Amino acid sequence: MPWLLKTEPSTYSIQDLERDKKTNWDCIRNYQARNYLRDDFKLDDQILIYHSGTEPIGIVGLARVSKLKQLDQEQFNPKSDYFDPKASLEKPIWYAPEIQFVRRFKRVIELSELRSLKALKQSAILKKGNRLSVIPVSAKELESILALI
DNA sequence: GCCAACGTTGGC
DNA sequence: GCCAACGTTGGC
Repeated sequence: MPWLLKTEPSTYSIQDLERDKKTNWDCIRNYQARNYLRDDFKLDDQILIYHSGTEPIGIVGLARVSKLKQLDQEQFNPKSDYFDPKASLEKPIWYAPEIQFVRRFKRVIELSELRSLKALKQSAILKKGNRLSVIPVSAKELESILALI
């Protein structure tokens, strides 16, 4: 299943991913998002990278899932903002699958443009108040988005 | 900076 | 288990 991952570019951007080639998508601290990352991410799933809290807001590139069920190491680091005292190596809580850079779009597909797509009318991506940073995307939705570039 | 829409926490 | 208070996300 394709996915959309939100990120604030000041924290980690598509440019960072292009430089790193691959990264563990860590520091996600929401149980629903965690369940997607842990249980539903499959190898080679396509990933839309979305920049939030910036200008322009929108989809900036593509990645793919390259390693499943990686542990989020920040949960074990007492000095980290993302440390979780309830987590242990035996009973980890947070997961960070590895994703690999595929390509950066020549232009940002802006939020306003996404809103104009009929295929996205019902999409979780555009749902009001949707603060989830890991969002499932249907094949049809992905297709309609990729058709824009 | 504002504020709506959440998710989480903690007292009961 | 309920729910008010609080914190965070994210568009504007």
